[in-house]
Amino acid sequence: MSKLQPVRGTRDICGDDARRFSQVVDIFKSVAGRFGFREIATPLFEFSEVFRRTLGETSDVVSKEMYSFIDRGGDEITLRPEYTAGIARAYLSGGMQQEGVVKLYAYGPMFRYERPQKGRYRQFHQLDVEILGAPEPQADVEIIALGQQLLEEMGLASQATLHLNSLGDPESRQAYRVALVAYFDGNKDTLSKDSLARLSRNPLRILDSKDEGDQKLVANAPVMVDYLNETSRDFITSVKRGLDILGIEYTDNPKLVRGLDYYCHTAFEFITNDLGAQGTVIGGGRYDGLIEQMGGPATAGVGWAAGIERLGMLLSDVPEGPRPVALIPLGEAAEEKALKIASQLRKAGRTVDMAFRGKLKKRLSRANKQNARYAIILGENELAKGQAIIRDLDEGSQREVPLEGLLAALPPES
RNA sequence: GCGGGCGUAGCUCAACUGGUUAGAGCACUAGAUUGUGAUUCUAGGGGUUGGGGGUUCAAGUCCCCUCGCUCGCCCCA
Repeated sequence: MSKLQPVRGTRDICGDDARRFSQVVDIFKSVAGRFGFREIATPLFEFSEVFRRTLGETSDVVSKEMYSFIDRGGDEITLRPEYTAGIARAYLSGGMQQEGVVKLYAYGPMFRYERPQKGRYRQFHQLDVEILGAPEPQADVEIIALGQQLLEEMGLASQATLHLNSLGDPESRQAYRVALVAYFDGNKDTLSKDSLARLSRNPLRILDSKDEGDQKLVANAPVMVDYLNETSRDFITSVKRGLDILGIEYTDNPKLVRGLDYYCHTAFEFITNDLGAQGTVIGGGRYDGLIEQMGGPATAGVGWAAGIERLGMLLSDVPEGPRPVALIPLGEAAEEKALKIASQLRKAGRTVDMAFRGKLKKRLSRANKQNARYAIILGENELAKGQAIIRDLDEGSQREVPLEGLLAALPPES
């Protein structure tokens, strides 16, 4: 293969892919807007510290997946591997604490150095929503409802299931962690080697291990619910009540553990079976400790991220845009006249395609490829009479109309 | 980082146990039609069989290395 190929894990988004992509983004912007979220666009890169501090040194993202480099000024920079840290940073840099509760949405590319596979790329794209400054469980409910609404409007609600868990507040989580480590420590010899590594790094992860032996151990392991203190229990109960009121169905999944350190209380994922090994289509939760960890004041936060590619792959066929009108001038005088006509039609809202060169035959052929419904043929003979031909490419019929009445004579866009 | 599968024309794929000049469909270009597309017919262009090395009288086919793609593990969206 030549070197003229995209870097591994990146790809060009064109044609059908592009339509799917913008379909996802368009619906997202519409839904987020109706929930009262404002758009924010944060930089594609941040000081590496921003991600290291918030995601945790031991997380996979930080330890092996970051695209980092030293810039010319000697600063260590990282291409963003996720949204939340950057948005939290923007919240602090922009003094948004002053504004009380802040609801933000964003979408754009993310970068992680991983082995690509179905639904996973090194440059991929996410939708993201965050509510900052709201410790209330109602915020969790709203954020989940937004995800549900998004899936419904994309026609994917039936393909995804909402999985819900509580990680508890820091106190509960810590207590559970201790109990869990003690339990698995006592069964070290039966643990898989992957899980052995997880034991010291992120013991909660053992819960969703795919190893059969691990799963047998997990079946008898201590359960998070038993370690939730009253505050934590009340919190998740309120969230569930909200979901019930909205009629949003969920599955309790005590094994649902998010990979990043900063999550607490609510953790949730919308999961599908239609994407191979990458089932998570929307994933998020609450991260009350993050902003403080970053050096700001204690600030609550809850949000989710969704994979645009993954959502796009689930979409059924996305229709093409409006069928253009092909404008076909023949001869120099007609070229100039056509230039004006094209402009007028476009100002009137019509989709117009005009080739830059070619004989009639060539141009009609192009019109056909562009999926044009009508062609306007402006030849020397017609021009002399002040007329043009409107040809219906589906029917194969055509008629002459006066140039003045062209727009009116053109059937509406289909 | 680890494991499986696969690399033949722009795309989708053929080529019997190794055997002559690597084929087809789609796409592209031109002509049949000097001002009529899509349909039809005819002709044409396009390949160092991913790259390198080896075995053999002979390699797209067998062996080794390498690059790439793909699916999975880890982890995540």
